[in-house]
Amino acid sequence: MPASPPSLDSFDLAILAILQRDNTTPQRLIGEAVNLSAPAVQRRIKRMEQTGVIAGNVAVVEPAAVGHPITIFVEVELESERTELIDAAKRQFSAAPEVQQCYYVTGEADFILVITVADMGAYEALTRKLFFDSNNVRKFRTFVAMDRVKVGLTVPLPG
Amino acid sequence: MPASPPSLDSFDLAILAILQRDNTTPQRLIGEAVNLSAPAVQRRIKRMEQTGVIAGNVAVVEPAAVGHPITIFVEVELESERTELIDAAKRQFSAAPEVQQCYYVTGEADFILVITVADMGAYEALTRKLFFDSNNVRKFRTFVAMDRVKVGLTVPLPG
DNA sequence: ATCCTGACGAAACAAACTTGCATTTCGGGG
DNA sequence: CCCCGAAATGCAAGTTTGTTTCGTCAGGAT
Repeated sequence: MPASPPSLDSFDLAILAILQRDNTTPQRLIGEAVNLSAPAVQRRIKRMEQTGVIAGNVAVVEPAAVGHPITIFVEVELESERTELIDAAKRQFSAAPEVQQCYYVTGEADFILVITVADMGAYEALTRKLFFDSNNVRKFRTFVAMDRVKVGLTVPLPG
Repeated sequence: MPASPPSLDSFDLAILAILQRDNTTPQRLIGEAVNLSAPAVQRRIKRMEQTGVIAGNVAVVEPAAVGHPITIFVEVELESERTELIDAAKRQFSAAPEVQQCYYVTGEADFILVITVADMGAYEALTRKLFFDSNNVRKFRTFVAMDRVKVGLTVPLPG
């Protein structure tokens, strides 16, 4: 929850650029990089966490290493776009652990999902659960990733 | 680079489940949660980092807070699928900072991109640079995200 | 039976984070 | 032009966390 309207100066942006790449970087080193003392860096980080600029601190797990070597994109088109049904779809998609990302979009589809599964059998089972069992999915298109060329949540920073 | 064939036991998976949610959790607390001492936890984490099971440790930045409130999906279809040209496209897409994610996929498209931009003008400029200036893009379809329903890189863990 | 390997926990140690406080910086009146 | 208050800073002390060391134990191979 953003606590207030955050306005970031060049120090904040420089700190974010580092944390976005490696959030285990010691505050001392960050301080040296941006010309600030370690406590100053620490206060800024805390503030950005509280205001929601930093949404989380996570370890990125390699899917293949934990038995989910397959990444799949799905474009989902609904029958009805009634708000009520849209919300139901959002909840259902979000609830599935295999659904890594879910976006509600404009264009020739209503949702785009990013899914990680162990094998095509698991994907097939998931489609049955998410799409066929729902009466509101008109159709969906599947794209299987052959190469995860670039993966991350990195945002380009001004400055 | 994975150093060896990693095989993860239930301790490793339990640790990953925690780090994937919050990698600032003290090793002491992780130890209590999984019934291991702090040094044991620390050794396992280091091993998983070295073997590539943990691909990175990052702060997740809220795009809207840093001037990139718009997320866009693009399906890209190439003219030619010669390996050489595919690789060139991979490199070009990856090089763009606005391209947060890039996947080479099967199906009715060749690439799927996830892009974050400040406004539609920036997106329009980016399409010109990435697609129109390249002679190898047959067409592309754009989906603008109205709601980032679920965003992350979390992978479901067995156990 | 013995050795070797790998992993563990407890304790010592080093490093990082956090807090308190005096000082500085920066704007906006007076 | 100066003064004042809010906000941010650096330093130093205190606390927590991360890291290494070391002795022990279990399992497998010799």
